[in-house]
Amino acid sequence: MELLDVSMDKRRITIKDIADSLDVTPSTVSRALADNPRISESTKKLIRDKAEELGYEPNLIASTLRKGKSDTIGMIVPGINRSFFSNVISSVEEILNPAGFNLVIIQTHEKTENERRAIRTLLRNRVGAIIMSLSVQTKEYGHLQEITSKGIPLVQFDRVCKEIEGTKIVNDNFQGAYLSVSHLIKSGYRKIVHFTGALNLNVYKERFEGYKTALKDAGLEFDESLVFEYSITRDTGRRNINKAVAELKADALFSSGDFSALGAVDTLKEMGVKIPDDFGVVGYANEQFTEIMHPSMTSVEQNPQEMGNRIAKTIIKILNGEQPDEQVIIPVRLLIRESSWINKTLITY
Amino acid sequence: MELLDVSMDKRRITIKDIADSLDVTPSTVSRALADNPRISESTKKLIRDKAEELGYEPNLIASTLRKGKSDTIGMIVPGINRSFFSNVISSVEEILNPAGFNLVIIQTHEKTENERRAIRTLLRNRVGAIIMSLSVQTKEYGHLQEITSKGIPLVQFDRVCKEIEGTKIVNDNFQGAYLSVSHLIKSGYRKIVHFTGALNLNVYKERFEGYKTALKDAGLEFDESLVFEYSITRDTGRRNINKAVAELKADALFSSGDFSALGAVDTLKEMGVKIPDDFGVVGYANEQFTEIMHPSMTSVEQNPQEMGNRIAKTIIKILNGEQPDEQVIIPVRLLIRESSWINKTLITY
DNA sequence: GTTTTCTGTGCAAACGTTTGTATTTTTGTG
DNA sequence: CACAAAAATACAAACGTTTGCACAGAAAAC
Repeated sequence: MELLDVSMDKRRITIKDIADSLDVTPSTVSRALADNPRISESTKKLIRDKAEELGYEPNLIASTLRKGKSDTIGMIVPGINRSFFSNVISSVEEILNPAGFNLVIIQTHEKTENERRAIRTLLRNRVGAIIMSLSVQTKEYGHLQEITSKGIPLVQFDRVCKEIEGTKIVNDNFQGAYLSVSHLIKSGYRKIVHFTGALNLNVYKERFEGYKTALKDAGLEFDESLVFEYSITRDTGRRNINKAVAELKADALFSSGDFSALGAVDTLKEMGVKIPDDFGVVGYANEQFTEIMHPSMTSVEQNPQEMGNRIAKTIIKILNGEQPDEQVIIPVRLLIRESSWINKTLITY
Repeated sequence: MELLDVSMDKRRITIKDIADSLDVTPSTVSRALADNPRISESTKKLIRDKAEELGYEPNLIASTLRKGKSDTIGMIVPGINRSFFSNVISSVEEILNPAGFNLVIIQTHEKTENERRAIRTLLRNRVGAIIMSLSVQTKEYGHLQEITSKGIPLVQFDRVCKEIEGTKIVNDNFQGAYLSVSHLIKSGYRKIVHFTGALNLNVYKERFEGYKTALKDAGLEFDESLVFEYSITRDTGRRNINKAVAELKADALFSSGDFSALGAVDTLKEMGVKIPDDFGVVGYANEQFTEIMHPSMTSVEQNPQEMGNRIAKTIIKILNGEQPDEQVIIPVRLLIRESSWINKTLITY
């Protein structure tokens, strides 16, 4: 707003400016600011004070270029608007930030093309490591190969691909599904349909296996026609539950995602089907709304907090040159709510 | 897994490698890859092919250092786990990515200290611009001043501070509140309490003004004791609604946030108060759960999509050297649902 | 056939750090 | 006081690009 204030010289202060004003060399300043023992305490103080006075901000770009390594970690996720991912991210940050790293987040919106773009961006910016969870669409892994072949540490989580080496941190999807389906069976439901996402993804595949095994262990027949692949959105949930009830005479649903379970509940209510009396529902991921909706929905909670912890610790380990675990499996919990049990108190297995 | 594969040389391909292998100079390669007209088409093709063949990835760090400007845009938000923010982010990305920029996101978790850290990180990494929404805790704006005084373009959105120059893109909070409260009054409610966040934030302040004006315009008395500041979480909502109903004999709530409105609904249900018959509730932000809960909750939808659009376009404008608007106000919509109206069909004002 | 104008490349410096090595200054020892 | 050892600092190259300027050769103009 000041008329005089027009385009003052915006040149940023550099190490050289500090050096000149104190009549030392840039290398001394660099070492002083890095607290290098070769510099005397007295000059260190002098330099630090001057840096403060001039409003010096280190140029991390130059530093990264020279050192060849950056303390920025890239994190690629399908989307940040799902409680699981956003909680994992927060948890990773909580550890990585205090440790001096900083995290940049990129979303793929489930598209392989965006995933490629994201990886390219991070590689070109020479991030120190990449944390990622695959998009649904991804079925070919050349772009992941690029990461490791360029020597950048890669930590995969949740939706991982076994073909690529490096640490994989996953939930116990099999167990989550097994617990869910066993619980439905114990509650008296007998014809349980399964909504699932694209089975090329490990998470859905493993949950599907858990579903099958639970049926088998309970002496129930597995029926292929009860499985609905690509049924993971609220909308597909709405549509598919119709067929499940009307044609297949199902009496329960185990969905690999809360959203399609929600869609199913929408339709079931419209149809006048009583939950949980006539029909049991179990979702997956413990989205916020599962506890809020009516009836509240039984769901599998994946412990994103713990997953984030393990991811961050693995990153730090790798960057310290230590050997990380090849695989980490995080246990899950089944949160039993109204949608699958007459007794309305919350039980945890 | 190959035993022979031990630590092969991971040195990355540079422009110089391409130059050497084609017997030209690095400058020619640089220009060719940048599609500079001074280079002949034939050598361009040669160079592009060789780059592809060698698996060259440009080093954006070096490029940024030399050019002094980066095409990375930093975005600082209170948290990514709120539908409003995560939707704004997605919308910003949708425009910025195709335009060749890439977005890095940092959360503050509502802490001024983290906000400072975030700004420092972005400045040190010499981002091309910063997009930000203030944390609740922030009451002093020196760190924002740093951004503009270093000549980095700053675009504030939603929670903004007028004292700092630069574009501010905000919702029409006054209007959102005014519509909400007027609607409650028209529906027959008379004693309307107001839950709000810290009034130092523009968003809460403006909504509070809207609340007051709506009361006044309807000929209702404004009563200070009906306003609950710092009542923005589910928990505070649960606690404060008790007093509102029991002591103050209120018959409706206009909350500046959906979460505290949700908490209020929790308690009202427990108390046996019928919604909307005995008590009307309007929230703010149109969180996902508002439509899913029972009764569904009337809420103000802030059009994060449009806000993201405007943010991204402003950024592009600034980076192109054009003069952006000083302020943009995005209209809001009141989504009337079950919690404030007997008629269950969705009406939009 | 000489001069002028393009076209296409090369040269070298610069961006702001970091770091191995060299040099100066200080300290300690006999 | 001379000299070695240690401490503190200086020098200069390097990281991988980009870019103003110089320059060679070819085409165009006279």
